[in-house]
Amino acid sequence: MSTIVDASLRIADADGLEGLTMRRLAADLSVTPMAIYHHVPGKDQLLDLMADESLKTLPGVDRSADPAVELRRLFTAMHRLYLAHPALAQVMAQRPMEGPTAGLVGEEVLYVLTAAGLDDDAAISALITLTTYTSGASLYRLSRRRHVGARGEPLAEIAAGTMPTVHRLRRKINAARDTDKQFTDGLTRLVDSYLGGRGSGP
Amino acid sequence: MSTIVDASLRIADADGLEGLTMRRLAADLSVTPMAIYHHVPGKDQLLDLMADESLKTLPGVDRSADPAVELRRLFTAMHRLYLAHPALAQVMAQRPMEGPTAGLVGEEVLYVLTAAGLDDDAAISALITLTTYTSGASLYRLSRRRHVGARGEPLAEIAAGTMPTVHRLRRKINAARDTDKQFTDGLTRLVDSYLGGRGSGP
DNA sequence: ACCTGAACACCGTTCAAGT
DNA sequence: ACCTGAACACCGTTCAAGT
Repeated sequence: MSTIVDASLRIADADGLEGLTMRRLAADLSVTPMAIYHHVPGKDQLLDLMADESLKTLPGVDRSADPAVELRRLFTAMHRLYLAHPALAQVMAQRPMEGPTAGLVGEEVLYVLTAAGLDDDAAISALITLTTYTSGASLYRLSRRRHVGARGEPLAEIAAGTMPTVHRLRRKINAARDTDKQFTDGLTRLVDSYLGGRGSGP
Repeated sequence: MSTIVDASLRIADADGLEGLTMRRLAADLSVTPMAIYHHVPGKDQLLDLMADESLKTLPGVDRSADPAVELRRLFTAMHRLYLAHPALAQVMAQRPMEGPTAGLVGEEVLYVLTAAGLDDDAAISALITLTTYTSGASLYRLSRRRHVGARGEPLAEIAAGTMPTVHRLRRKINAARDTDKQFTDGLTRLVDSYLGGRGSGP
């Protein structure tokens, strides 16, 4: 059954989520499409299993190290994981990640946050905000990569009269869009905000 | 042609993005599936047109008002727009929004940020961070709504031993997940961070 | 310029049957 | 317990033909 999940991840990495069909998966496993349904209830559950499996590659946190550093490390790793496996990010955008591994990651984050002095409500809020920011930023970068040049250069034909600032900054905007620096900037601001400025140094 | 876009939005609101097929759209317009292809190049371009059309309902910003208030107002409106039209959020997660209306929204935000004293790079960074946070938070709430109870209560069966904090806070986590308060908290932190604490009062 | 009919190359999944 | 064959009810899109 983890043979099925592994093959699915291989296909999704190679040909994207739209390349992953039950029929293609069956062919790769030299089996009839229907054989898969005896191991997995359906395609949706297969996607859940794939997502949870991917999360296992995330690093654990060092509970004795600086909380701000550890949080930035973990969510940067999550961001990189999404960028490396676009299908995972797409699945997570559609379906909530509620598998066991997602739970373990949440446990790590909540531990760090409460150990840093946040009360329960603040820790939960920080966990959700950091998670949603990371997924939003990842999807943003991925969507731009996927459709690069697909619709011409739309911002090039903008009316300078109606959007002068966008027109003036066009080049800079496009340069900033798909950079680690952009992601790190937002992440750092959120981490600093929740940890109250403490812990950004050693 | 905007008849086609309007009908598409109606279908997507009623039956979700997966209910919007070229054949269903054609049937609603009392026309053959192929007739649509004489007005729109394909389904992907139709989705782009739908997304841009939806953005037109966003409010403009008051350029003489408090920047922090105006930014919170605009991104809260964007969040509500996504929640009201889940298909729009799904489209935006898959394809970058580069239509004319998206450009106008960006223009508004960049104006407010630069008028508040941010330099070009900081304004661009803030625009992207606020946009990606809003979309990530919206998708998170929507994905949980869509699959509520679809896979049982996964967090209920967690091992208290391996994730004690998640286990202890289970109820609070689930309660916080789909609330405006959660979104507003992260948004306020980002806005305050970029505007340097100024402007949160009158 | 605008629409139609028929077809192509796909999907996920059900159902009955085989070993 | 595990797999197969054939079919159902769909997709988006191409192509040639009609008005």
